[in-house]
Amino acid sequence: MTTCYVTTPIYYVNDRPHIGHCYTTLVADVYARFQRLAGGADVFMLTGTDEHADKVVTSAAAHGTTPQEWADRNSEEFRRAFALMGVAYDDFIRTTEPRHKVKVAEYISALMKTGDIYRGEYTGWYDEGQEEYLTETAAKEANFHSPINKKPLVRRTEPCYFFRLSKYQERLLGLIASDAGFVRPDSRRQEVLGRLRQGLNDVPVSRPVTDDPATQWGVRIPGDEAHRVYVWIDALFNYLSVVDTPQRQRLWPARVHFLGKDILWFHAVIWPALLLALGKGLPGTIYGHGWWISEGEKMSKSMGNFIDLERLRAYTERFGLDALRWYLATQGPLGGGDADFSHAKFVETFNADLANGIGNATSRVGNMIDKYFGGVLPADDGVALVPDAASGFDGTSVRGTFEWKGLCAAAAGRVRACLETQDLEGALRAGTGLASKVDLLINVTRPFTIAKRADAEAKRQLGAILYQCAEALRVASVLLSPALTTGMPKLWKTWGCEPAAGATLEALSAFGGEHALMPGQRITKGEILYMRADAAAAFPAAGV
RNA sequence: GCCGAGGUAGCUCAGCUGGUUUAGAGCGCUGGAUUCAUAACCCGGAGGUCGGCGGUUCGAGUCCGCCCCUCGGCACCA
Repeated sequence: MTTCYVTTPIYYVNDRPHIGHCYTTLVADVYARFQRLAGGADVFMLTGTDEHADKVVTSAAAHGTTPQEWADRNSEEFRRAFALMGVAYDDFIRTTEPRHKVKVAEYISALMKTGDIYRGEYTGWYDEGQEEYLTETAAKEANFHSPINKKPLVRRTEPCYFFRLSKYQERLLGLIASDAGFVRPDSRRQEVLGRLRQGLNDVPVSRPVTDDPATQWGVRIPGDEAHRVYVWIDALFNYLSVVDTPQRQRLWPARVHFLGKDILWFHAVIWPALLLALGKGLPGTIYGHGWWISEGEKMSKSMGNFIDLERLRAYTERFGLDALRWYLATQGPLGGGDADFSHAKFVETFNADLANGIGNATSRVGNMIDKYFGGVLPADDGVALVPDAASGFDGTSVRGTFEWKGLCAAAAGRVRACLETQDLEGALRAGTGLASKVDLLINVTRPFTIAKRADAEAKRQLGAILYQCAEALRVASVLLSPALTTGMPKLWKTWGCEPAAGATLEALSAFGGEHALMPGQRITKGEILYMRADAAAAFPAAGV
């Protein structure tokens, strides 16, 4: 069985969870759910927290607690955030866990053995007051004086461990240039290629351990207690450390790493180089998505317009979790640019796709089955369907135009194709497309008009139409379920069509196939799945 | 400064290696039709000099040059 290992970055535990963290994690979740739905692969989704930064120690001290307790507390916030988003991860890694730290030390040792990590010297501009180095640029801008206490910076050299990144330049260049899917989206791939061509320097992978407690946090360089693994390197290894066990080895290499564009360089260049050095397989895709902006403005703490957890929670409470997941998944910055989180657009999207789309379609079909057949699903006996004269139908035959077996198979095919490129919106459109088609069939055949006739032929037509509508919507609901984790299960319950576990995408979406709705089964009307929202209604949390 | 992406209907965007005649989709807006449904669904419309100028060509959003604008990356980020 093939595997599909999906990851999010591990999040900096000093941050408060916000839309950025939630978005990346949701994308991974929807993608993983789609893959589980697709069947045939062993899907595993990982997220977690990055806890070895110096600031974790200082923040903990500032809050009168220990680094570990501080990390425990904040890591829990991320779990809560992802629970709010309805994310179903398979594991949650924390870099302070022994299972991770042990592996990091092993990897570093292995790389020291091969010479890919070597002891060298770092020279830079040191601010003695702040006990930190400034970058060449920052030092120059400060006129080589401390920006804090104004004392002159000193040129300082100290031992440091480096990773021989330069050695992998050509291989990485060849890899990224030849494999269009390795770094996505393509605009990011171009950026990486451009920067790669400018050359690579070896990168420091350690930082010194001093008397300062903040420097004593993290993983030590094996065999040299005076140095610890630079937190970024420590963090990158999480993807491997979690599955580097006898039971989980099969999961490597990862199918896709989802991350924000800010950390693309580490993931697209340094990480693959580390893996090459370790002799490990390379991930299939490094996906660097863009940012969310808020109501057209860049989000910033100073502006106070950050879309935080409270704001997201307000959206789920007002419009439902599905509404939020749908908006993020279909309108998000998965492509090259950034995306705008705007209240008006949120409501428009919710109304157009969920309320007026799948929600309304299931409502009208469920209602007609209830009204005309007492809630018992009729059969399609193959009777000829006649278009209503007033509908303006211009096809040659109704059954030819609404050839559901083919339409549903095509929809499933489209989902699979979209998954190849992590195109979540495209995959979800396969489902909304089917729902739209159902609306069309109703308009063309007008079952509510046929229902006014008393003859047997009318009853047969009515049954055929409604069966087709219901069964097509069943397929649509399956295809939409990776995003709509609340509403679709609700529908399945009232319609009695919970998808069988373990079935493949093709089997579940086969119209009239083995998982089809059965004539004679109960179709309960059920409650309205997505109530249309008023875009003009005040929404305090949106700041409008 | 260097590298890259992009500027197409109110909004978000499709338009691959130039020629399916009057440049498309979705949403929004508007007119109509309809009532099974959540004022939903369906049909039609509104007409955007395809950033600007010049060029190549029988013919260019689609190629070339210059210019304007937006955005992203980089400037050895210990």
